[in-house]
Amino acid sequence: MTSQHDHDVATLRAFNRTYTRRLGLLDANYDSSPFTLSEARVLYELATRVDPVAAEIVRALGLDPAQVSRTLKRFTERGLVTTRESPAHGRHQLLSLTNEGRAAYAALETNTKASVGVLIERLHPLRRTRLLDAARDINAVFKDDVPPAATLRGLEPGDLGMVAARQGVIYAAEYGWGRDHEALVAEIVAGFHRNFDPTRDDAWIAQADGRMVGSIFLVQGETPGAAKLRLLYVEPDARGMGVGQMLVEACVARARALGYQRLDLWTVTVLSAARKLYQRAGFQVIEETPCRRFGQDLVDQIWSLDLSA
Amino acid sequence: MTSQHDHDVATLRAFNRTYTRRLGLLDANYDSSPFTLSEARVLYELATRVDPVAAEIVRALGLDPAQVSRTLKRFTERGLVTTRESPAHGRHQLLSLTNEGRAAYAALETNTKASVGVLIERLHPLRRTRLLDAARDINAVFKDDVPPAATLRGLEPGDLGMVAARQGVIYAAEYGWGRDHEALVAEIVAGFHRNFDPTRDDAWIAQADGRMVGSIFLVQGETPGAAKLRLLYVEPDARGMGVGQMLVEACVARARALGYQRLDLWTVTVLSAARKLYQRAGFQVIEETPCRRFGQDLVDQIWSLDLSA
DNA sequence: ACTCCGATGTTGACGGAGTCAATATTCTCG
DNA sequence: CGAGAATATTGACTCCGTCAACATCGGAGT
Repeated sequence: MTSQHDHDVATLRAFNRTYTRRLGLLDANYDSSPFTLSEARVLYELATRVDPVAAEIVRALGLDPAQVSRTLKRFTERGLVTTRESPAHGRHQLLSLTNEGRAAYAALETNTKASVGVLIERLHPLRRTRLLDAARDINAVFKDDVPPAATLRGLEPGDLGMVAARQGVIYAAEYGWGRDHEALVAEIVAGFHRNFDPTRDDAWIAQADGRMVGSIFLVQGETPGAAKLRLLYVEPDARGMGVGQMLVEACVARARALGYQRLDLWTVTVLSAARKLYQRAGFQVIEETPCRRFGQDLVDQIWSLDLSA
Repeated sequence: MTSQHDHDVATLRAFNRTYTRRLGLLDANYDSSPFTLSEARVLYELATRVDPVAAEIVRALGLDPAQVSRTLKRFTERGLVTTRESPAHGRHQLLSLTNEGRAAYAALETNTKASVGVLIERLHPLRRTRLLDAARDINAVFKDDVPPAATLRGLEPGDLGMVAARQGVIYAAEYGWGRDHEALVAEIVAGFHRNFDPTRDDAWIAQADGRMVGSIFLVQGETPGAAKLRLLYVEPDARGMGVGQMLVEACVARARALGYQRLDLWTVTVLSAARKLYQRAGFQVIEETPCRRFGQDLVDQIWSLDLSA
C-alpha cells in the first residue's frame, strides 16, 4: 500500500513497455535474417550446447515443447540440424548442428553483433556506459536466486571517498545531518591514510551484489594499548543480513590480533542499530554526554571493549 | 575492433537474452488474462490517450497497421471499443473505450500491478533497488535521442565524498596514482567545508544524464586578494562535451565577482586536457618544479590568472 | 479546379508463435 | 512389476507478424 511500492511497480512497468518496443531493434536485424526471433533463440541454444536434447532447449527458453519440436523439424528439413538417438536413453534425441547449421549460426552471430554494435556506437559514451551498467545489473539480479551474501575486502581506489559519500547521503536522509558530518568523515578517512601503519590500523569494506554496502575502520587510539573503531555503517538496503556483525567481528578480531588491550568507539544514541551491534559484541558504555552536532541535538556515547581478558 | 567493444556487445546481448526470457514473467500473468501481450499493449494505448486514431497506436507500438486493424476489430466485436468518424478528417476513425473496455483495462491493470508487485517484493532489497535503478537508467537512455547536456549545480549530500571517490578511481586507473592522491582530495574537500565562507568560497558539480561528471572548487588563497581553483576533474565518459570549460568559466566568473585580484591553481603537467583548459581561460604558468607525488615522478605547475585587468 | 502524393484504414494470404489436448515411448523408483 | 514422470510428436486453433493490394480522404502544387 506504500506509495513507494506503487512507484516501483510503475517504474518497472514503464521499463517493460519501452523495452518491449525496443526488443526487435536491440538484438538483431530480423528483417534481413532467415530466422525469426524464436528460431534464432533455438539456434543459439543448439550452437552453445553439446548434444542437447529438445527438452533442454524447452526449459532454457521457456517455450512450449510443441513449438520447439516443430522448429527443430523445420531446421532438420532445411538441413541445419541432425538428430541421433542417445546411447544412454532411448527416448532422448541428441541434437547437433550440421555444417550448414553452424554456418547459418555464424552468419546470424555476425549480423547480430554488427547490429548491436551499431546501436552501441551511436550512443553518447555517457549513455553507453549507463546502458551497459544497467544491463549488467539487471542480468545479475536475475542470474541467481540465492539471496546476496556479503563479503569483506580491503580498501580499493575510490573506497575512501565513497565511504564519506555514502555516509553523508544516508545520515542526511535518515537523520537530517548536515554537511558537517560528511566533511568529518572525509577528514577521518584522510587521516586514516595519512597516519596509516599496517601493524596498527586496518579497514574493511563490505560488499554484496557487486556494491559497497558497509565499512569499518580500525585505528590506534591516543594511548598505546587502546584502538579505536570508526566509521561503521551499513547501507539501508543491506540491513538485516548480518553485514554489521561481520564488520564488527572482523574489526574486534583484528584489534585482538594486533595486541591491543582495549577497543573504544564513539557514537551517538540515535544510531540504535549500531548500538545493538556493539552490545552484542561485548562493548559497554563508559561515557555519555549530550551534545550538539551536525545540526541536531544528539547524545554522544563512548563505548569500550576489554580485549585483555 | 577493440575488445572493449566486443565485450560491450556481448553484455548487451546477454541482457537481451535473459530479458526476452523474462519478459512474460515481468509484466503480467498472461495465462489468466483474456488479453495477449500485443492486445494488452493496444489496450494500454487506447486507455491512456484521448480519442486516438489507429495510426497513432501503430506508430506508438511499432506494430503493423493490419494487425492493429484486426485487433481493434476484435475489440469492437467484444464490445470494448467504439469508433466514430472524426469531424475534422473524414478518413480518421476516433477510437474510444466503452465502459466494458475501461473495466477490462482496469482489471488488467490491477492484475499486472499485482504480478509486478509480487516480483518486486520477492527480491532482496539490495537486488530490488539495483533492478529499479537499472530499469530507470535504461528508460532514460532511450527516452530522448538528444545528446546529454551538462549542467552545473551546487553541493548536495554525498558530493564531497563522491568527488574524492571519482578522482581517486580515475587517476588511479589513468595514471597509476596511489591512495595518497585520494586521501589528499578527501582532505581538501574536508578543509573546504571546515573553512567555508560563502563570500570567499564556492563549488560546482557538473551533472549530465543524471550523473556527476565533474567538479571544481574555488577557495581563498594564502594572500587576501588571491583565490585558488582546486579539484577540477571531468569524467572520462563526459570529455569532449565542454564540461571542463563550463566549470572553469563558472569558477573564474565567480572569483571575479567576489573581488579577487588573481586566481591561482596547482596542477601537474601530465594532466594535458586540464592544461589546455587553463590556457584557453587565460591562465599562465608561473612556476614549474619536478616532484615525486602519488607514487609517480611528476612535474608540478602553478598557473595564475590576473583578474584585475 | 485538378492532379498527384502521402496518410489512413481494411482485407486476403501465408507462415510462424503460442497454447492445449491427446498420444506414444522410455526410464526410474518404490 | 506397475505407477508415474519425462521426452517427443501431432492435430487443432487463435493470434502475431509481414507483405501486397486496394479504397479513401486531405493537402500541396500547378
